[in-house]
Amino acid sequence: MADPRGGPTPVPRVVSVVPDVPAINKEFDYLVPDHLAGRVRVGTVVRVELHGRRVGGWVVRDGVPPRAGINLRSLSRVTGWGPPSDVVELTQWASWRWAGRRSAFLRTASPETRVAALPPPAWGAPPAGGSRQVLDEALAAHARRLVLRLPPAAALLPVLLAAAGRGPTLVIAPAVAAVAALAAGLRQAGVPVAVVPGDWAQAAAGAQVVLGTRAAVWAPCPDVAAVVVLDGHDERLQQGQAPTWNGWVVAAERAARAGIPCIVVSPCPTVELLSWGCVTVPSRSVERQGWAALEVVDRRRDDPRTGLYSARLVNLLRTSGRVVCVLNRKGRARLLACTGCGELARCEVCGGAVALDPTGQLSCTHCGASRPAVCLTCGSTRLGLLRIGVSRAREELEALAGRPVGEITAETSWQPDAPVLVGTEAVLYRLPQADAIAFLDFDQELLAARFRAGEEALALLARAARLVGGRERGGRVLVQTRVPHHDAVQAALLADPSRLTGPEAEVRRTLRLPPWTALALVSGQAAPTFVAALDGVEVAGPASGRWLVKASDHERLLTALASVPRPGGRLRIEVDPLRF
DNA sequence: CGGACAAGCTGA
DNA sequence: CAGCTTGTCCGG
Repeated sequence: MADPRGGPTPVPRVVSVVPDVPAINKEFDYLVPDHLAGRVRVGTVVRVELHGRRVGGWVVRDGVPPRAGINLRSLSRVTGWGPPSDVVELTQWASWRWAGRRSAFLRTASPETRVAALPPPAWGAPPAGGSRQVLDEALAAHARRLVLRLPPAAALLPVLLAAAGRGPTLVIAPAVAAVAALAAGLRQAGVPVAVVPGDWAQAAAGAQVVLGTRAAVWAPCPDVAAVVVLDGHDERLQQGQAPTWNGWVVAAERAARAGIPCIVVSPCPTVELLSWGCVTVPSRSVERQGWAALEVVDRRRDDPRTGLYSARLVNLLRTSGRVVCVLNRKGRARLLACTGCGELARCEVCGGAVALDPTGQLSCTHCGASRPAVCLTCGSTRLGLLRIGVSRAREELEALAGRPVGEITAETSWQPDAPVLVGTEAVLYRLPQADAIAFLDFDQELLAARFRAGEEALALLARAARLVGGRERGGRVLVQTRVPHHDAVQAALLADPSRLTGPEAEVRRTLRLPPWTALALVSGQAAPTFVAALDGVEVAGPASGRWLVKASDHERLLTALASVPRPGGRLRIEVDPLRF
């Protein structure tokens, strides 16, 4: 169309928009009307008309050449600020890396409520200190991928202050409690902090430190100079639902794209972390001081019938202040046997083991069938508790300790005010500190049928060591086990995590497990069709409705997953599963 | 996701 | 063959 006044034809401004509709993983082009022109950029949250209805969405590309033959609609309105353009690009990479929908990542990267305007930026670095020099040297020696192995009781604030001294810093931690504590510490040191998601607008405007849980890795952070991940080994950095993205992996990619350092701090770096970055280790004495004294109770000589309580445990219960006992089994008893005929209590319907529920009935953990506590073979009502749970342990511990014992599991919301507590590993995440921690049956962790069992066990010991404080605070961690020489136990005992990761890396190599290979779990109604079409990867399964896809590296795995068109129906792809 | 539309089924 | 259900396709 020629301009009637004879001037050059104005080129219409066109943007690509990803709609915020879970089932659509596609970009659509829209015209930018003149009255919105100044408020639209890559990342902006907009509303658009799609197929007759208005939906939200994100501008992901600007200056798109208009394609002939398509009658474009205009953007309906601008909702507000969205992720900056570098993060928008990162979401595209992430949708490939975790075989997920772009909108899932864009939503995580956006403010929870509409942000119409930004406040003034909040800059202000802390005064240069001793830690700063240590960090600078480590970064100079190890380039941009740094794994900082700091023991559990080590203070993390100095690391953040050192990083913030070099420029605006993005920090992620696994849990809300740690985020709140660090934010308070930084503010006390005079460092302006934006805690996301609440302070998203401040983060977008600019702040010396942008801080939050794993989703904060998607937060805006203008002029970011470093990304810091705290407790990089923690499984909570990985999202549970698909796409199963992992905070430290995103942090590493974001930093690499920005050409800035990524610093991952952990008392017990995983073999994945070690294969990614260069590890910096404190002196032997500093690391030893930062782990708690570990008491390993070797139960190999003990009669299996003496139960969960060694003499040293009883002593700990009676002499220490606040004692926390960890037993990763909920309920009263998970396995029972008839004291008369010795038969195991099993389910009438499916034959599986039955557990004792709070009402005194036996209920099946597989099919849910319930029946009275009577032996099916001889009719006796006297059933022995072979594998007790937290509820029963609480009663027995109370008798042994001679003082009140409280119970905490993932379900209990309140916190009992008893000197001794027993619970599943949820207790370790619920309490701020303790004087002593006892793992009643640590073999359950050490020998779990999961490929990360050893690392998970060491992470629990690290968590416990942090709760009781380092050696100087006199906190104690007691571990009851029949595998006292297990690498995870030895690593915590000697305050040397490489005792575990060294052999662990070799085992993983032999078994062709990550980080030497890349895995994905595929499940859902459409999974059979999908996995049948995969090419260039190994497919195993199905095992309980799930297929395991294995490739020599992520590049090959994700290329294969991306090259098969998604069939209709439900499909869940879990890249880098934590367990399978 | 949700509307449009085509194909398939039913009853008169 | 109208009227309805079910399934597949596609959106700028």
